Amino acid sequence: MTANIYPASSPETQISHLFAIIGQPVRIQILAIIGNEPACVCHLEAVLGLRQASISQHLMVLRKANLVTAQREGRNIFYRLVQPGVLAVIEQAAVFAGMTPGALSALALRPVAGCPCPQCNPGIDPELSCNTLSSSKSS
Amino acid sequence: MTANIYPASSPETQISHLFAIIGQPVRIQILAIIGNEPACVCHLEAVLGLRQASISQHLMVLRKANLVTAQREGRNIFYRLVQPGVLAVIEQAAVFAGMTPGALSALALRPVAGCPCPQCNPGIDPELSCNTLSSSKSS
DNA sequence: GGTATATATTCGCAGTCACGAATATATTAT
DNA sequence: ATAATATATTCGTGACTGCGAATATATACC
Repeated sequence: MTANIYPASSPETQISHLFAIIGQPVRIQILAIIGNEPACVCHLEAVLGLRQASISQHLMVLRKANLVTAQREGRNIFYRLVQPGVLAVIEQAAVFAGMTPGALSALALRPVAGCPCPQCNPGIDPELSCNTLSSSKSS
Repeated sequence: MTANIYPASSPETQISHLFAIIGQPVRIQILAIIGNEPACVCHLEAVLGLRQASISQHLMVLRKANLVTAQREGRNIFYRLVQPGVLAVIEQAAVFAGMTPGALSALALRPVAGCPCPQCNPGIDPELSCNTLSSSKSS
């Protein structure tokens, strides 16, 4: 068993469920980002510019579909791909849409300017955590 | 330009739009069927077991996305794929879902038992047209 | 011309979904 | 224990969507 989207369904239903789940720009971005390397929620928050709750909701959808998995590391919870093959599906769609094959990975490297997560700022003062930097960035 | 789903959008929006369009079992079936060979609406009606209006609605979505095109031949209107590459996207998803690569083409060859379209029944009496056979099949 | 056939379109509705807001939970630091 | 931090969950709402029903359009046949 490779993918566990929706077992015990017709093939077209299984496939369409996958498409319905990744048929949302934010979720494609999330998959591209954490496909590049595991990321915490605050990293996604900084990169995508969305509210934390919204991202958590999308992550919940991806979790229930067994596309991503969560793992706590210190204060943060890092998400990673369960099945990297999902990127091949997205990449195939990117090619179909006339994009260069590298356009997908470019999604993962966009506006990481003021990202506060400990992965982006390894030796940073722990006082300056995600929320601190996020609020100071918007001020 | 290969695919014209939604120009002038971010890459992830374009890709997600494609996924949203094919994120529906019926539409995947339609694409698989007419990807095999062009089919008229009544053929889809017989194979899918859906109402005519519903199929026309799905076809309208696929038409607006420039995935299928319509062409009249006699009484019937035959649909065919504009960009067969969309099947590669679906196939990639099928592989991801753990199906065999041939599972996609199997969608096109399912319950064609009582299909009334002139393509399925070449030398049939023109009196026995789509609606006639459809109603007689359900009686 | 009129009639039947094949398909398209419109309308109304129920279901789903994404988002914002608010709140809850879990972990860390003091 | 208390407070702060990082993330999750719930709730309400507006928007979208798929379907059935009804109707409209276009072509073919007489």
